Amino acid sequence: MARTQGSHAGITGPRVREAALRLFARHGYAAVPMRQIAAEVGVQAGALYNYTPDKQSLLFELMKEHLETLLAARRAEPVPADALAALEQFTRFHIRFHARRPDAVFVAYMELRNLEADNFAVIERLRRAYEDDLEAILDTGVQQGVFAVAEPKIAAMALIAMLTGVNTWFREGGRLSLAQVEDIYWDMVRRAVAA
Amino acid sequence: MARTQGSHAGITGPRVREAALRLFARHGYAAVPMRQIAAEVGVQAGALYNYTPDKQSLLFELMKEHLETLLAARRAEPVPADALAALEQFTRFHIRFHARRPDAVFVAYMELRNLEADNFAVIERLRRAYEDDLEAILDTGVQQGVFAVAEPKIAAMALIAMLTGVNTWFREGGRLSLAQVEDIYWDMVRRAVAA
DNA sequence: CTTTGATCTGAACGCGCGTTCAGATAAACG
DNA sequence: CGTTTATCTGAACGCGCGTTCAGATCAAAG
Repeated sequence: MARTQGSHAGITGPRVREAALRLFARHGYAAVPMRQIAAEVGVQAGALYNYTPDKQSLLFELMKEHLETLLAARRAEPVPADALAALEQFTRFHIRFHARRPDAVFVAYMELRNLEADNFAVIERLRRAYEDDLEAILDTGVQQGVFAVAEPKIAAMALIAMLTGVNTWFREGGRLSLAQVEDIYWDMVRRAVAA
Repeated sequence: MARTQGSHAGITGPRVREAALRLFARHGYAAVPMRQIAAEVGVQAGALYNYTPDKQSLLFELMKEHLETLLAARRAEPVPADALAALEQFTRFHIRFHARRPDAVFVAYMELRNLEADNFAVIERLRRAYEDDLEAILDTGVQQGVFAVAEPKIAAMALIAMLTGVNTWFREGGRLSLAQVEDIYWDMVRRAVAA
């Protein structure tokens, strides 16, 4: 039997989060026992509590980390002044970012109802900030006369729903490359809102 | 204390399904105990088993009923030969049908991973049949030259994702009427695929 | 080599889970 | 009115849950 105790591994923490994310995405938060996460990592259930105070915090941290990474990645890109260019950038960024993190996206959207009230408020605020980004682009485009959109807020949510829908069918290594998918969706997005 | 035993109520069955649907939508299948469903109905947990063989069947029947109702309602409407008219009809029908059944829609989309393999296959086939309906409309429109769509299958999924997204924000009695929402989305759908 | 401290095990805790069933109840029937 | 039958209660079943913790283990520090 391999050495399993006392080793200052230092990598158990990340492995716990990875296993939890994968299992939560696959089976749902409520359906995954802590013992299953532990088994995936190769430790006993008690050891998980060196890395999270409880199961709820584990879920919350995963969702928070995902959304903060999303916002940070978005802010790392320069925003073109031209609204059409900005919308194209948003579209391609959204598809690329989300297609590469299917588990995190799934968990962040499906497990909202398993968050305690305080945690939910934090996550909701982060998501809202991202939606507002797109809405601002649409507003600008309407002012510039390049977009014809009666309800920018609703259009923003409609476009995000469409773009996130990529994750329901896209698989890396399939018939279409990510670049091709970006082109197809950008074509639809542009025509849906262009003046 | 009110009479609680022996009464041939005859309405307990539907009430069980209604309570289960609402609770599954609110908290998720795995997070809802049979005892909570029973409490909502006003009976003890054991009584539920007069109406379902087990919890899994309860979920499966709810999802199956929802999708069969969806397909039946769709087939009850005449399909215009003109592809543009057919797409408009599909768009408005989809929004109307789904906006009126938020709990059933939520459960049918979110609890797929809690279905046993055989049940999942049945549900998946039903959903696929609905998607194929929209794809057929797009195919026809491309042949007629009224749509410019490179990938009808993908466009169909993109549009359905966008339309179902209405349920994430729409509330009856809000600022916009259902008819107005239909107009806004139909405008985007039309422009997204029109030649 | 000894000590320290982080890490993990293994057992235990109280609790709630889905499900079963014998017995109680009351509506329906002849 | 007596009997039948569908319905529901209340208790019980074995099991797995999230979480805790004393003690074992081993890398690193002195």
